[in-house]
Amino acid sequence: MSNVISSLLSVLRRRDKLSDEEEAALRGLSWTTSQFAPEEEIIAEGSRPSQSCLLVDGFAGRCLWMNDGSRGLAALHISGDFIDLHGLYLKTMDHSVVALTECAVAFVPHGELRELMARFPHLSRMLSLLLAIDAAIERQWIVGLSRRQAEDRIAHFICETYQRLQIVGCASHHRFSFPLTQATLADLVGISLVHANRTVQHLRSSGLIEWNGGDFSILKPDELARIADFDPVYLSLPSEPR
Amino acid sequence: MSNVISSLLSVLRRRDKLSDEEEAALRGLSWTTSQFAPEEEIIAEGSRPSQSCLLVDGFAGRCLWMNDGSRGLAALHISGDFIDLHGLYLKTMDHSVVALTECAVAFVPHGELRELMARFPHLSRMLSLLLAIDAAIERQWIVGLSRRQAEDRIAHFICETYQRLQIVGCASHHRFSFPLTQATLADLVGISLVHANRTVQHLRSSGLIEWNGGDFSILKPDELARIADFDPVYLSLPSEPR
DNA sequence: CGCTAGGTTGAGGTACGTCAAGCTAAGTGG
DNA sequence: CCACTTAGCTTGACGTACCTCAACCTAGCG
Repeated sequence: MSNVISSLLSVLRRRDKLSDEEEAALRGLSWTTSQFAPEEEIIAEGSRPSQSCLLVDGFAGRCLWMNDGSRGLAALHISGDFIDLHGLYLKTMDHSVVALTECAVAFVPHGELRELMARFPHLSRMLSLLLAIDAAIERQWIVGLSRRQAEDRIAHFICETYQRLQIVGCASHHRFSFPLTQATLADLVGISLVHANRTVQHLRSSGLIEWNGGDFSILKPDELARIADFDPVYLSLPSEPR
Repeated sequence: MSNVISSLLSVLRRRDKLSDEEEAALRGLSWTTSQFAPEEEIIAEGSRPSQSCLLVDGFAGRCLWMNDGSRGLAALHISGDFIDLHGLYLKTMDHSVVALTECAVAFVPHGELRELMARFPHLSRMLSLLLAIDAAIERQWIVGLSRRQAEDRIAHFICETYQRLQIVGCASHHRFSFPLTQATLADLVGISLVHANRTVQHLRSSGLIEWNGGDFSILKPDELARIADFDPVYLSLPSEPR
């Protein structure tokens, strides 16, 4: 059970020091884990969760259903993401969280989390920082959707995802496992499947990326970041007192 | 000075009870206010604010600049919005906040806010709730941008803005003051000025809205909400223990 | 051997964007 | 009081990035 929160610790420690006490307190929570299959709902829209959950392994998405039956993905979550800190505050879920691949998820009761945050103000701020970073990523997506076109948007998405995966040790040397379908990618960046396919092909034929059977490689990181206009400040990567 | 935080109190009390102690503690912070002219920067991208700020009056936007020089607005803020709670956690601003109209803004030092939150865990959760609501709004914008077309998106934006204004007493009977230009609206909903103009005209000629010289009226609220597919759960309107 | 999930390709339509012009009302200076 | 300017709004013409529909292809699998 001790390794369950190791990627969460990486996420936090990337942004600030954590005391031994704080680490122990986090570890001391009564985590319970479970597995989810692709397309399975981890948290349902309209539900009132009594637990928060942490994504331990896999990829998940925040999902809003439109009245025409199509789904919109508003965020991608990876190992180490405290997916449902939101439910702790919002009470009633305005959206659902779905597993996009096989997922391992760890749950912790809201009550324990509230106590922890009252006892450790700094830890409380660190968890709020996670909310703030999520919001910063969402802002990037908003301007990307309104001002960037498909190729730049996908390029930006790749740069962002690589950076995040790197923090939790799931990516290095511009390579990472990315077992999502093109249809899911299309949903994430807000374009049609057909157009996503053509755009990915163009990125491939330009020699910028490789993506075969779940293995993703960024071949020209600098050029990809350039066309994406990618500047990682919004990910709050420096470690400093928070 | 006592009325400075009155709309913040409305925003919070709409979501949960606040004790007299909590209210007194909020009032007791050393707020300092200042005015900003339209287009003026309230918080600059790249800066490291030592104060958080609260929008007391006017409209402001979260602004990200693209490398082609155009600006993207990722959020609209109104009276009662704790605009820069983000800066408290993020340290370095990844975006700027600009006044879209004449704005009155109240500032409070980060240090005081941190102390307040350590002393009042419930208040701390309420402020995090504000962050979570902002994030929920951003998610709606993301799916709106990727799946709704211009008219529905503007309709959704209007429904949302009306609801938020109502909470702080700046709207009632489907009418509110909305002194923004069509160009700003276009930036907010992510379309061109020309298309925004045509879409607004269509909403007008359909008899759904009226918008003259800064006065906005929703003439057919139900129909507007229907084409917008608007469901306000994401605004966390119920008052309940948080 | 057929079935299925995922990927690829083509053809045609449309909701947008861009460019460019003109219009109106409010303000400014003489 | 009149010219002039300016910000905001409006309109038309035209281009394009994207969507939809509809195949077809491939690899893995029972």
